[in-house]
Amino acid sequence: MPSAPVSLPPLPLLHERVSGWYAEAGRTHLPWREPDCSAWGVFLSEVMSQQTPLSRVEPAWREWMRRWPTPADLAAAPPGDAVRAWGRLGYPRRALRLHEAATVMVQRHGGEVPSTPEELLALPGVGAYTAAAVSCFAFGIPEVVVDTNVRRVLARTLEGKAFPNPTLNRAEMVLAAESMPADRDTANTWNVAVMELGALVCVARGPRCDDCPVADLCAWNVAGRPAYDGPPRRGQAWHGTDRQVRGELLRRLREAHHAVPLSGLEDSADDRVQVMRCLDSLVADGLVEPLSRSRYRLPA
DNA sequence: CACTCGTGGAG
DNA sequence: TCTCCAAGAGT
Repeated sequence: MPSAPVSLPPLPLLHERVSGWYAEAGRTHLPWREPDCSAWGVFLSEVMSQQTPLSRVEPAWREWMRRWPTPADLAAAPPGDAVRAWGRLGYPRRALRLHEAATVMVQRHGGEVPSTPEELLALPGVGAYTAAAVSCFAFGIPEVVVDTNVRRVLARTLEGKAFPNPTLNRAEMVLAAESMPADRDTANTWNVAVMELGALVCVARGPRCDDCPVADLCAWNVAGRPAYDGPPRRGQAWHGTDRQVRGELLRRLREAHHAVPLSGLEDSADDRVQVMRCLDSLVADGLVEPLSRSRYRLPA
């Protein structure tokens, strides 16, 4: 059970303040927030935004929507085109899963994005967050949408903690569900508004409590913003990791628009054994296609 | 549950 | 410079 403060902020007031703030300060101009944006556009934005800042997502999203305006358009393209168009958004397996998801939409959903969380969860690359977000933002279904921003805002306002624990647990989902407005439309607005508050004001480093609409209601702020004291949050190693080498290999294959000989890849890192291991893992993931034992390309 | 999987901007 | 971390998912 989360250690809730002695008195929780009155939820209706919290809802009103956060939603009011969103109407004033939210990035309502983002293309996937336009009322006429298709469900496919919303779906695409959610997958692209997994672990990638929106500022980098928007240009790629516009290009993808211009090129593949429907699931069928993407499904008809070679998966390698999706991987190349993914560019430097990071975690390129997301591009592959997006292509697979588009294929499933064509094969089993009449070329449409499914609307229920259950159907969405069955799609590759879609987890609890994305399923809830697409249901809510594209179809107006008031699911419990919990991402890193929501987790942080709730940890602070309701639990009085600087950060949530490293892993999302059941108690947190219950807390998020209980903090939602009962009314459908109000709940949908709350979902996007609280997420936006976490993205713009209640940020991880250097939260701008002076600009926060609920600073006077926030358990963490009222308590004097005590430092995080939970279990250590693991950092992300980078230099010398397989991720770095995989990234370098894929960068070369993206930029070459034809098959690349092994000689053009093997110096992607100092350790040749590591390079070959990473190349094999990219092939196993379906991100790279071996034409022979010595020529590689993005999958056709 | 703990770990892996890219990339780049901010402080 | 270096650390942190971002609309997470899959194993």
